Amino acid sequence: MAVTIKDIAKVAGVSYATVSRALNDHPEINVITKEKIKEIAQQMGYTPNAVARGLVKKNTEMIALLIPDITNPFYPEVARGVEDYARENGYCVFLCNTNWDEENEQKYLTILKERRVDGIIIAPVSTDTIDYVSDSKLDIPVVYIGSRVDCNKSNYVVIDDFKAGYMATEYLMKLGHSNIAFIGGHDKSTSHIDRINGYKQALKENRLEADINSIKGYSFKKESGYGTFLKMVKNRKVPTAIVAENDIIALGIMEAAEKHGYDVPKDISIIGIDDIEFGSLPKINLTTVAQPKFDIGRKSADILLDLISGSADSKQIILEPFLIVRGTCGKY
Amino acid sequence: MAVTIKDIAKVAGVSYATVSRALNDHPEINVITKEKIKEIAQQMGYTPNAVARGLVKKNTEMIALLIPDITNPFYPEVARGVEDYARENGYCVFLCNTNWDEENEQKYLTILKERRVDGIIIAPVSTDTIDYVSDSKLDIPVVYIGSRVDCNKSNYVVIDDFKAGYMATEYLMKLGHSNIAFIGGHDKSTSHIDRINGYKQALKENRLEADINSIKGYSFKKESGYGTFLKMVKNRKVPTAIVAENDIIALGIMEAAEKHGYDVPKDISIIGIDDIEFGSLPKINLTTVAQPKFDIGRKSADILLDLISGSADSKQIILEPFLIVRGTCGKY
DNA sequence: CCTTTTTTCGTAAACGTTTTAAATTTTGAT
DNA sequence: ATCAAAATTTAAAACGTTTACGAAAAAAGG
Repeated sequence: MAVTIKDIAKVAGVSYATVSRALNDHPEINVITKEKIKEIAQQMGYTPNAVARGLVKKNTEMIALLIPDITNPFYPEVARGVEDYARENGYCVFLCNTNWDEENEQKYLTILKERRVDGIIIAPVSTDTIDYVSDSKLDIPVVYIGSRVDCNKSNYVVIDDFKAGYMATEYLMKLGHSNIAFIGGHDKSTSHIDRINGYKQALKENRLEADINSIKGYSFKKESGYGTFLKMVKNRKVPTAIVAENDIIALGIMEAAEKHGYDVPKDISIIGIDDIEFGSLPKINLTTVAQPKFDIGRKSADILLDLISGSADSKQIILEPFLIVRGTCGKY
Repeated sequence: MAVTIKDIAKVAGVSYATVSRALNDHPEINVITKEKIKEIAQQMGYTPNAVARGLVKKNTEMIALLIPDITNPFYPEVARGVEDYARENGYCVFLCNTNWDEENEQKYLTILKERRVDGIIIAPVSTDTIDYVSDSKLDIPVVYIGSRVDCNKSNYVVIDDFKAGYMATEYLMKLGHSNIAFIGGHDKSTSHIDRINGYKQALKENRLEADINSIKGYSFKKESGYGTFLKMVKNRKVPTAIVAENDIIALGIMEAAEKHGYDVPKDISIIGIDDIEFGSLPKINLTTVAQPKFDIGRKSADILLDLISGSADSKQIILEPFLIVRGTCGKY
């Protein structure tokens, strides 16, 4: 029963086309009839139908944000950045959680294609879906976040993960540490690899030896850091400092360390990467290398919209990480 | 250039209608031609156009989640709950942040109406938008979360906030406290009022006096709890226990207390409400009355979809809060 | 083999817009 | 008053589906 353009046309005594032009401020229309029509539309309580418009204009002004899990403290800020920029530009954004499952990831992609979203921002969990996208069975602009995707003409916005790993390690060395371990999570993502390489490089420049403890499988749970540290004490190979691949792992390490009588930062220094919100709580006070999460979201939406409007070719953005010194690292 | 039903029809040598029926497993079709058509569609790489379908079927299978800020640690789990249920039932969900602004809230509502979403889940910040909705200028099924909306025929899912306030206070009294204050946030929401009333009632039943310190304006920042506690020490009216309206405020109180030499829980007990994720960190270890956030999201989506399918009238769901005992409350 | 019922399929309209091309009106100058 | 040019409007097609209705074909019953 919603009032339509047809209805307005009847009341105003003009054709559909005129009404459409009036409501869209089309230049080819007499300003006085335009006002009259707008008035009538207002009175009749007209609400334009975006679905119909989408059908003829072949764009929906919808984008999607495809992430592993909004519950992971890294993503809400990213999402906020994306949504802010999208809304400012008239776009709505679908929130899509893949639950770290590549099958879900691909399922969602075909759903989004059916729905004719104009573009997608993906924090990919699987390289398979990257292939799927770049093989362009999907035919929708995509920008990746969180991990570099260096295949042909891909778009992404990431931080310089190498630098992040480097900075964390460098900071620890400046504090006097020479026995520095790295505890990581995933073993496939570029961010994982880059951070490790940054760590290695920093050590190498000071002729120190690397000690990398990666966790099998992919997990963002604290337990990962916790368990790995436990192994270290079992093997009597506890370093004086640890760079954790991310803050959640750092938290796990801290818990394990303190439970086993190690004082942080007196006995052991721990630095994370990411800067998730609860690291800033005074009781946690985690020293970390921060990612500009909000900016990552916002910038990725920016690029995506450019891509959609065709006003830009592929773009790779690498943002700068920055050190946040708090209380979990001490001098050696 | 996407392949359409028309194209398939041509190749298969049948009418549009037949193709449509085949692809939708319509009963009125020969199973063998159905298979043939599906085969062809597959081969041609057909992707149904949900926009066109939405136009004729007058539903979009899209819903929206309208919340103040996904960055607030309360909402990600809720969002996850609604998205999970929605996806399982073929719906996609728009993430809409209002940034605690009622103007944004209403703007978003008209946008969502234009887009013809089938339903909306709202965590309302303003009673004005509730009026706006119930005056049904909007003509879309709505379910509220977080605060009761007791106007005619509204749908909501909340926790029993009265009980939450009551339980928190009761627990403190059981520990021997008799000087118990309440520090709250918002002064308008039903959840705020109910929690206070629960607190009062519990005290009343034990003939104790209430001490309510509400924070002017609305804020979910820690600073609120922090500042209010500071006033207490200034006025030399520090109680032995405090129930905080929510966990974030509780955190602020804890910080202030410890900064001023009060040991938690030895000198002062603090209990929150909500159970946000970082309360569970060992270093924080906040005792709290929990809300089933995921269930709130999931259940609200459930109700909304029922509403959309017309298979149910209005529903008010009140979920049970539950006590999580950790380390911030001690015996007196 | 004819009639009736049941299956299956095709025609055409509908959903609510935008847009192209053509028709009409207005304007401005002579 | 006349005519060309500019401004405004209209008619109709298009976007890609679904669906009501009727027609044809197949199956069933006698």
